[in-house]
Amino acid sequence: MVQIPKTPASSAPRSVPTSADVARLAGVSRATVSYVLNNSSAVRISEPTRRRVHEAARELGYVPHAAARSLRAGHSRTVLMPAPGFPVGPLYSRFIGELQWALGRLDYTVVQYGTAGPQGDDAARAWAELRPVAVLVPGSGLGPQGVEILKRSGARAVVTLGPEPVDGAHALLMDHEAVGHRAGRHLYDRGRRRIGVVLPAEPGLEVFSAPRLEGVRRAVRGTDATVTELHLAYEEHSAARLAARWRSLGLDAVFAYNDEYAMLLMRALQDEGVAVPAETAVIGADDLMLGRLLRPRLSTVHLELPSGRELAALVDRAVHDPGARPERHEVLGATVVHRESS
Amino acid sequence: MVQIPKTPASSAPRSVPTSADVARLAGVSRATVSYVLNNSSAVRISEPTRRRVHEAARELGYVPHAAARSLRAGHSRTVLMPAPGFPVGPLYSRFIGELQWALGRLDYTVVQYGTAGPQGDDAARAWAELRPVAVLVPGSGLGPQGVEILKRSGARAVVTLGPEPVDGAHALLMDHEAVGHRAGRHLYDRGRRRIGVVLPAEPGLEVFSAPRLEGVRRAVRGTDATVTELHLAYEEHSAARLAARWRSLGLDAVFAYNDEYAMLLMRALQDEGVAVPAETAVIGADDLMLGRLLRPRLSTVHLELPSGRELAALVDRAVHDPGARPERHEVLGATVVHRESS
DNA sequence: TTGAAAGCGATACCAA
DNA sequence: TTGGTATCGCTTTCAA
Repeated sequence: MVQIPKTPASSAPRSVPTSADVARLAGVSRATVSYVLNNSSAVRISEPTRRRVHEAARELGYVPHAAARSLRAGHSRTVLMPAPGFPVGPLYSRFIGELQWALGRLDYTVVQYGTAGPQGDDAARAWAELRPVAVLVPGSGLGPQGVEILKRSGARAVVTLGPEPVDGAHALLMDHEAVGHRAGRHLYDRGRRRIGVVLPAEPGLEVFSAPRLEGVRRAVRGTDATVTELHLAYEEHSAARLAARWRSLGLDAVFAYNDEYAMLLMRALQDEGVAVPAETAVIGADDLMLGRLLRPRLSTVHLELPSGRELAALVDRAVHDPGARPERHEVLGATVVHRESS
Repeated sequence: MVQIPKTPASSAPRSVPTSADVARLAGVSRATVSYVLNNSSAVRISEPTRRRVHEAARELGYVPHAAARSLRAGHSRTVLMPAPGFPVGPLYSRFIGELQWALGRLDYTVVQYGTAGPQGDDAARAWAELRPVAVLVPGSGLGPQGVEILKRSGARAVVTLGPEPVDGAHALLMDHEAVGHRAGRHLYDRGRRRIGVVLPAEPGLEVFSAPRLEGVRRAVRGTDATVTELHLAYEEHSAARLAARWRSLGLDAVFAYNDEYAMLLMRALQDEGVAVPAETAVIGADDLMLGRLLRPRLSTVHLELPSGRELAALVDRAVHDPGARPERHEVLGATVVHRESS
């Protein structure tokens, strides 16, 4: 074995230092290095030795190898979640941020796994390769099979955040059907009977839009009100086209999927001379700042996501007691905020 | 060693299957399992054996252990990037998505590391523990020290995306100073002389807002125009307060940081009876859909982020040739889109 | 065509 | 107080 000389200048591509290198430089064994660097309380190491080890580690720029460590330990504290595959709003961003912070406090490392390529069970297998201690899956896309794969690979907790519970996994149920229901109910109560529901043309949003539509349907079931699906892309001319044939649709209200689509559509309607809310009532969802700034002020369905702290606590509980019966929580608070557009 | 009996029902908490288990069940050696499952072309395995191995792997629900694999291999194909610590706009979301997809095509695994706790060099050390083959760092917050730590730990490429290059790392320079400069220039050219610049009160945005402000300053340096800093939180009443004292500020133009703050402020100004653009010109940045829908239509600075494909290619190049001189690319295309508000 | 065994880096048990 | 060493799961060289 060649001893690589320590170069004073830092341009030589040295090989990655290991704990053995630290041990060599400090003149102690690898065991001692491990004890010192991990502050092992089981063993008492003399102060001079500690110093020498720390010194050597610093000098070499030693950083422990997570893979080796968790291989040896037989477990990691990695919480994996697939990265969202579509632009997320401020609500969700904040939620993720909070969650990461809260899990960080509990000494977990959160890792968002790049969403590309594998789908369904293959995705679950890819995640399982990392042997995360817990997996958080937003949206649907994970089936009972996937849950089984993850658990078999050592995941002590699998939590889904989505419209439906999945066998074997804890579920934070985000009932988007209820969002639609609230919106539909509100419009119906305001005397509207011919209700349009916007379905975004952008892919990946069906998970949310389909249940929202269904919620509106349920809200007016058994009444004389009708529900009409409206496909709308998030583009000005798509909205203009829809607005152009608006009067032929004979609608007196529209649930616009969310505030952004609502703004897009409302603008197009106004440009077309359709009076809001007189001729057509408009309601969005998400309660973005945006809506408050529009004229008329946009009515919306305010959504309350679970706090990151709560979810972090759930994860921690589940990790400690993997055998427990899967928890099921209804977490999407949906309340109508009535402003001027409806 | 206790042989765990195969249970027909799947509720028993079996231990995680390893390649040795697969080998045992298939009646072959672990080497053979590895050959088969990795489609090793160096060795030819008989068809019946292959089948038996695949069968056994499927039956046990075997998933390889990434840590063990990369430990043995001495490298991984993980590209790490810290997860953004603040709500990101659609621009950045799309960029990340593209990037993940493009790197996925090149067989890298993208992992967003949860931003909590460690800062500065400690963060770099935490990332280094995962031994990523490449690290992508948006924003500032990584210094030359951090780069050195990462490289010493085997990262073959470190790429920063931010306002300033960092020694030793490739840099995708996002020149926010230029954004401010374009905006300032535009306002000046439109005859405005008393220019306000919005600085968001929200933390974490200084990285962008400071250089944008500086850009405006530079644009009017040596002229008779003045620049006034305006602190604004992303809340209605903050905007209302600012609007209430607007006339006392004597400004005839404002660069509102971005389109969202611009919308917020413009609405407040209009509510206060300040005519836009007659009395005060307003320009935002980011060219969101939003701005097109406002009345007057919002002038903005359109930003062009690098395509994910380009960045993926840069990463791949850098990984293949770690010794190469750090590349430096100006990637933030900034062009004024003049609409009606200025 | 298949198997035995070394070794990646870190940890923790048992001795000394 | 410190060191030697087996071990985690996997890949790969060398032999058989």
